[in-house]
Amino acid sequence: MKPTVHDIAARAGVSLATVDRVLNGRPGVRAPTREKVEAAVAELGFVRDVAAANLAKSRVYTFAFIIPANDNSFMMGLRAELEAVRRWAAQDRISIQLIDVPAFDADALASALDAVREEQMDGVAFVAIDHALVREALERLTESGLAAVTLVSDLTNSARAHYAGIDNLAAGRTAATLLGRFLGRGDSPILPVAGSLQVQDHRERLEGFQSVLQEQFPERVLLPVVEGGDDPVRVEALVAQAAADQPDLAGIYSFGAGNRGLIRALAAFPQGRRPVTIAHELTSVTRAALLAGHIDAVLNQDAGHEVRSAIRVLKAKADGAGVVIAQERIRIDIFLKENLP
Amino acid sequence: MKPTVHDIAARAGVSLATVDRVLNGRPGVRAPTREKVEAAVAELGFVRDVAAANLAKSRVYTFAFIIPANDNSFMMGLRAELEAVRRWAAQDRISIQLIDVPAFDADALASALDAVREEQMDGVAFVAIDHALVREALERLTESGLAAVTLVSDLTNSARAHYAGIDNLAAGRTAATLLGRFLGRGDSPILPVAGSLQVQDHRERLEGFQSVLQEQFPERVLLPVVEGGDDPVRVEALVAQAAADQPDLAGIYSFGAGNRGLIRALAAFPQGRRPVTIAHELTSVTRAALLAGHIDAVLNQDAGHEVRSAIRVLKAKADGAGVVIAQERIRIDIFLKENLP
DNA sequence: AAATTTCTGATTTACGTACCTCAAATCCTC
DNA sequence: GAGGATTTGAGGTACGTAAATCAGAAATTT
Repeated sequence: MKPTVHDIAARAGVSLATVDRVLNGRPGVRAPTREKVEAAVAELGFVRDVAAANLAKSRVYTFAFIIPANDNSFMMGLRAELEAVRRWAAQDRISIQLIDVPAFDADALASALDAVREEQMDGVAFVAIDHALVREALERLTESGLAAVTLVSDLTNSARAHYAGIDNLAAGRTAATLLGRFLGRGDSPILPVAGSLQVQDHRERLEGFQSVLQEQFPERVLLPVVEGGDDPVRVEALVAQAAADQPDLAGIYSFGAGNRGLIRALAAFPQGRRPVTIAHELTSVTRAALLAGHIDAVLNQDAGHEVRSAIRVLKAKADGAGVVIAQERIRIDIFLKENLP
Repeated sequence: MKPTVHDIAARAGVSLATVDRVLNGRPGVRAPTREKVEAAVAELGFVRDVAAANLAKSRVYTFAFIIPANDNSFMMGLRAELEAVRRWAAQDRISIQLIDVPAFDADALASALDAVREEQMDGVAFVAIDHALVREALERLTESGLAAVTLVSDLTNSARAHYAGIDNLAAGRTAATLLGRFLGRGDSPILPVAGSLQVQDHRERLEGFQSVLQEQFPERVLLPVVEGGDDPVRVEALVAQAAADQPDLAGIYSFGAGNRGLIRALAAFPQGRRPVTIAHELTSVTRAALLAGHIDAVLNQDAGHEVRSAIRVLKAKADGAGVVIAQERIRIDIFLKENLP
């Protein structure tokens, strides 16, 4: 039978009240007594029954999710997942508050983080922007004992407890391998289409892509990266322009949003001359394009997994418990027409 | 505030005891009274606090995992994951019993299922074998109210509550697309290496592979499938034999175990003449081969995910609760050298 | 040695649900 | 409308932990 606080009390030869004081870090216990209790805990392998404890405390975990008010499909999908997870989370006494901030706005993000800190919640998940203001706000946050998790976009070398997102360097490298191998031999050029190089994830994807292309497919010409600003209209224009400039355009790696424009531009290519294309994020648009054969592969991060993972990690931190690391690793999903969910 | 049984009682104008009788399906409540309570439950949106209920019941969920005593890396990995998940599960009052059965033995599996039924557990997860005996045992199992989940290998058209495994048809199709595109144009032959065609998952992988190859790469020659029986020594011999018979062997799709033998055979190829190779299941062997460039891609099913998913589903069934379907879908992971975890 | 401060024990209530008992109310049957 | 059977109410205890109070013991100071 699993040991309870009563067993600890008996074993340590102290009262329940003292065990409670030790377990919950309350004052008024001398060091020798505290050690007796801790020894008993260790010997019996006591682990507090979190469910019972939460019941007794009527504890409700409150987590904030700070999401940029971006209207691209991926962010909308992320919101949808968050919404879907709410009911499920409510069962576990987890209350999730969604906070919108303007996209790519470090100021706004920093203030949102500060606001969360003042509300004394149990944890925050946020889509990071690499900026001094954000770093400082995060610093203040963790110093007041809040657990913070970065979502989708990381803040390396910061105090965040966890990053729920993919390795974007690896994603870029994967795209390069796939594209290079799909293309075979030749030197016809490849066009990289970014959303914005201001964002760390896009920079990393490009970096990974470039490095593998140089290593493994050195004969390939890599055109200068173009930035579509996650805007379908701009993306379409940029790709059309590149097609006009480079009649033998062989491949496209699109690692930002705005794929609706990309697809439109691809449709304009003459039959059989369409460049091999790899895009990011499985949405209704990319899914349809994959099925129609307009694009060749989609690299994806599972927004649902990211959200659930963030919640699990935040809860574990709040409970002072551990996590199953493997479960929290966000995979780079590779989708071909054949393995679409 | 979330409604409690007390709120239900007040709202329905009955006592706590009656609410309890209704909620737990105990006898001694007249239909009109029962309906009053049910109406109150619906109106207030009451959901039983499972944590508190389990505490009161001192409930322990007992689940059985029936795993074939196969010594291949995948099954060993599955065991390891199961073991790792035990501690985590114990926190949630979940006790997991591991039951070994001889591999590919329908008799043994059926008796194991029957044994589980007699022990009155809360649920079973098992690696299915498609055989009448197993189907009948499963039938008996579900009739006695036990939830059953198939793991890794499914039993279609059966009473299992869920299948925690990948879509093997899609896996075969994915492998064909990848291999076909990696190879480019040409008609040099491809060798399919199965473990055993007695097993449903291997048959499905082959079927998917064949169909996509015919549709999309009709010029490719597909050699007759060879069966390595998941045995490295046999696999090595078979591949070596094929290499001797087919000097221009272009590709290999290995969709069974015994990949150690496959790798050894591949190492024997002259530099630059090695066939493009796709294998199944990421293990230390395939991982090393991927990194060394001996094979080109690995399709994988995440054993940890499968185990955790099975447990989540079994628990949900035991609680009469729902599941987040998207979370329980097992992905076909595609690993290249570049996106290895 | 007395006074004070600091620890510790004993006990109680609470969380939300399950499950039990016993008495009272209501129903049905004749 | 009496008899028995069934249904309902009231109340308690339990699960494992948190948190509080208060009295008493031990340590420390004066």
